Amino acid sequence: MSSQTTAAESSSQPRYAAIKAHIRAQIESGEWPAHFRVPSENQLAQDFGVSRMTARRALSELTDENVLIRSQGLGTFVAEPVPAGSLLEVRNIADEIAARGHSYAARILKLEQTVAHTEVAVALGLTEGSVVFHSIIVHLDNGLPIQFEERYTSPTLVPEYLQQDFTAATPNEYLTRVAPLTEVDTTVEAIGADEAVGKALEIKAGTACLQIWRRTKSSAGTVSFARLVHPGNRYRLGAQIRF
Amino acid sequence: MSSQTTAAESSSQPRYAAIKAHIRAQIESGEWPAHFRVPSENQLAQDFGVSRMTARRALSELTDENVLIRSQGLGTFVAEPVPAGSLLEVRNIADEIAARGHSYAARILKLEQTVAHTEVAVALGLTEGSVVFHSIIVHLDNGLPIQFEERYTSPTLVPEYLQQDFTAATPNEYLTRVAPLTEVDTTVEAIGADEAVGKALEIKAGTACLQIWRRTKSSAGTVSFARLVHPGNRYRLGAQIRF
DNA sequence: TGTACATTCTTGTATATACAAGTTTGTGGG
DNA sequence: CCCACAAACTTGTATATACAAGAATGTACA
Repeated sequence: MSSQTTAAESSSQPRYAAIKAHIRAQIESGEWPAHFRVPSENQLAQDFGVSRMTARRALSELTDENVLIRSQGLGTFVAEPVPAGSLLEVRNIADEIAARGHSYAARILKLEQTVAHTEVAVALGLTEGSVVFHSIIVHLDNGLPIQFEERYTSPTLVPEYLQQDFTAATPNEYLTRVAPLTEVDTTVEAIGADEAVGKALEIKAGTACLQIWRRTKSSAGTVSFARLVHPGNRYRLGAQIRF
Repeated sequence: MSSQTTAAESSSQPRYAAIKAHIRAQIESGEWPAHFRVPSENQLAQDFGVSRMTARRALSELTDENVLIRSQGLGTFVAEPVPAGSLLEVRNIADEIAARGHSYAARILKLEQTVAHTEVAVALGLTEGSVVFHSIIVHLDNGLPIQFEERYTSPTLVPEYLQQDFTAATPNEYLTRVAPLTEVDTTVEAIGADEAVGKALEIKAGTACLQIWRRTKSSAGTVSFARLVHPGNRYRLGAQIRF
């Protein structure tokens, strides 16, 4: 078949690239706004004179790039642009979400007592094997997971931790209310989501995320040690830092 | 054909997932170290009793997840694990790379005089339309792009900027040597790479990156305004922040 | 009226096949 | 010894086809 060769001759780039470019152009020009339903795989295949699998590839790659959202049985839609916002100063992500006019919800994956392994013990200033509270919570913005929070909390400083209803108030909010925090130690890094995080945040493993390690201290000692993971594609998170 | 149904019955997950899991397991167990050559598409297809396209899909997805690296004609290889390192304090990325025992190189994409548009003018404390120096440099770690640096520099405070050889010393290094910096204002965010950055960093558009805006000031005023973009998958970059 | 079901869309998975294109290796010929 | 070229790999692109599975819509029947 010479159709393949023809495409290569005319532009020296794969055919699916042309479809991607076309879709991008439509979105950038404002022709296709957010939530706009893009033509189906079959329609695009027909329009561009390619097979369904080629059109599908263009749609799939744009989905990976967070330009489109697909769902089986429904169709393919233009994704909402990622909002910008501050991050590291955020004390209560529920407020942050409410401030955007979105609905907040939480999914509690774990809330239990366990024993501290080395890393956690060091961070909390406890001896290895001490009892600690361990919680894993996923925070949702309009139903979409935007923060994975894994937290280890000192049972001596916050004894009532496990009795809290964290669907109402976030752990961070609760801690700032209960213990007067004097210091927050934060580390930021960019990582690829591991399997567990990917599953919880409903993103593909390997999707790059912003990971924040936060150690909150009160005058009595280290209260809590948290790992916060944000999918880089759902939120654009900023942080002002001064040296 | 019932083979498809059989797979669905046994695990209710697609067949390529099994191949992905297998490869992941081999890598995690240490059986397949970094740079190990993974079986070819045809080999995997035969081993798992699937078609080449299905095996290919597994390899492609793992490549997107930065677990594997592929190159046409050569084969598929286990990717090097992303190194961890500090970031925001880094003054000279060339030193940082040398400290890892890697080779440093720079690609100068732009080094010229231009006029400041609004955003840049505000950041540098100049009037709109003023002359500024504009440079775009890609920093390479062992030949692999790991930082995209776009910088606007004040010509009154650093008049010799354009005459520098930035393959020898980085702009940041040069600036700290020339102007005594009193303050550094940094903003961090996670973004998806745009087309220009993607091309420069040799990553797919949409790949999440750590983006850093940095405004360096001396006693005389704002010296430079830089935008640094790191591919989240090549480097694991950390930053210690204290509140 | 309303529920159950078939139809018809959509995207998702899987195969078989073909050729393009990049890399290495082996084989001759000069 | 070295160069040229063919062969044998690799991954990359593209097609045609089939069926699975999710979601909406219309239709027939109770």
